[in-house]
Amino acid sequence: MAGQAKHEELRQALLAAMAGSPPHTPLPTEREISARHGVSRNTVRQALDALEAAGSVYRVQGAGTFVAPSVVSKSLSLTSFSEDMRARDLEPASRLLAAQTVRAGRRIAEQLGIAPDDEVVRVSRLRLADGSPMCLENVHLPAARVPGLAEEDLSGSLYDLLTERYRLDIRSAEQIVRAVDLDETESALLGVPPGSAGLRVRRVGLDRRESPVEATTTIYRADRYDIRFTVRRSQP
Amino acid sequence: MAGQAKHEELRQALLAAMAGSPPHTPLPTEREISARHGVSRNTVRQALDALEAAGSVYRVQGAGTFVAPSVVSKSLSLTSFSEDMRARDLEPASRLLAAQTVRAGRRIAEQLGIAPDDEVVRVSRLRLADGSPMCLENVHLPAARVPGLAEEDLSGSLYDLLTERYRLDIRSAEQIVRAVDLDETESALLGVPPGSAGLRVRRVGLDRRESPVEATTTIYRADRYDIRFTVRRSQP
DNA sequence: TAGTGGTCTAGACCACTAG
DNA sequence: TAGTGGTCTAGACCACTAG
Repeated sequence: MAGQAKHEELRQALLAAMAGSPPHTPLPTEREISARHGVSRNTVRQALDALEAAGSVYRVQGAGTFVAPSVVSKSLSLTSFSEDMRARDLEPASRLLAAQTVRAGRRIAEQLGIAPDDEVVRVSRLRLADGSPMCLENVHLPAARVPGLAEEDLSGSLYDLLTERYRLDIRSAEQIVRAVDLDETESALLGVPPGSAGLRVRRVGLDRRESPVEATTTIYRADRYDIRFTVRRSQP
Repeated sequence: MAGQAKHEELRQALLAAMAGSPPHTPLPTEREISARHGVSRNTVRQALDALEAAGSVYRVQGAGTFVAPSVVSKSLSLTSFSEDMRARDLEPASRLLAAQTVRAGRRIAEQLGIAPDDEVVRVSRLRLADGSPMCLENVHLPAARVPGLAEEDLSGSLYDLLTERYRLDIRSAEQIVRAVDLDETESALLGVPPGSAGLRVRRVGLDRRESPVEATTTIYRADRYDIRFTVRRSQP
């Protein structure tokens, strides 16, 4: 099991040990951690790599490894709406607007790597956070991969249903974020004045072979939602 | 030098070898690459880690490593406006609107970790792509770190100036993306109808010690700009 | 100049895939 | 069941920091 790997156990132990330390506090050296935990230095570095990627520590060659001042955010990861809302301390809920089998059309077909005349199941939902509207979500799935989906209970987590019932495991996603002017229908559903700005996220979900299995467009209320992430300079 | 490391050379060699291969083409096994290039398997894995992070390959345990179908995008990295535009095949340019030393104020002070009464240099620029407006950019820097900046030539790359003249190296940044309704001034400068939506990016630039050195707000035209990136599922 | 993280080696066994 | 990527070891030298 992945959670049992030594580097993963060590990562959790280091994170727990860091709790409460002020920013820029030095961690023990890699060689010290290695000796103290009875693992090789490579394993220590694996654990530190994960902590660095998560924004918990930073490393300076020749100087040491330090507790990062977590001002804002961590790196982005693929989350469901429910996970995302809970991370923001909001209670997620859902109102099903439509679930039907339709022709894919050009754009969706291209995103999913199927033919425009192939069928897709389209699930439209209004997503709520603490009881009031947060976003409009339109999911498209190849009908051939999800037989009978439109007849399922779609008020809960769609991702869980896809994983458990249809063995579709979405491992990563390509996202395109844009600002849009909401149309009348969208404004009304989201409970904001017509013509307000909205944040639109187009997502193509990929399985572990990087093949597209899901195409989703989500439009968020601009006044309630933002996207936070850390970027690093890559070497040129 | 970093560019001379074996894993970096190998990364480039593998990328070159992959060029033109259709998606899902298997790469040689790690052991084969190791033998063929005369490096250890760990070094091979370092090179493949980088290719995986960049979205060039994907790995399936027990099965192999494969050329990724690069449908849309790579992972986000910290880029200057000029780099960003060139990556989109657009020619960047700049019009200086203002450069002055002002009181930080509460929000900027908090972002930069200074006192609200401390001074900051504020540089406002309209950024153009292929000759027409793309975004409005407002950069704030602690005045103590950049003496004389307001008097410099600010029509070119501010990042280059900060690096070369002031030894401020911005290694990473925390960003918050939101959709906003443009006000009249913003619409006029960007050349779009009043009330249009805009994409606002608030960025705090950090040095290699994760200390904030720059606070920037950029407002992009919604019709010309989007943000693309790949997210992966993290283990729970 | 002592001590740090960065790179690298040559092994070994484990978890998983796919015929 | 053969072969793959994932994890792990016990070393070694290099690049860099900071007193």
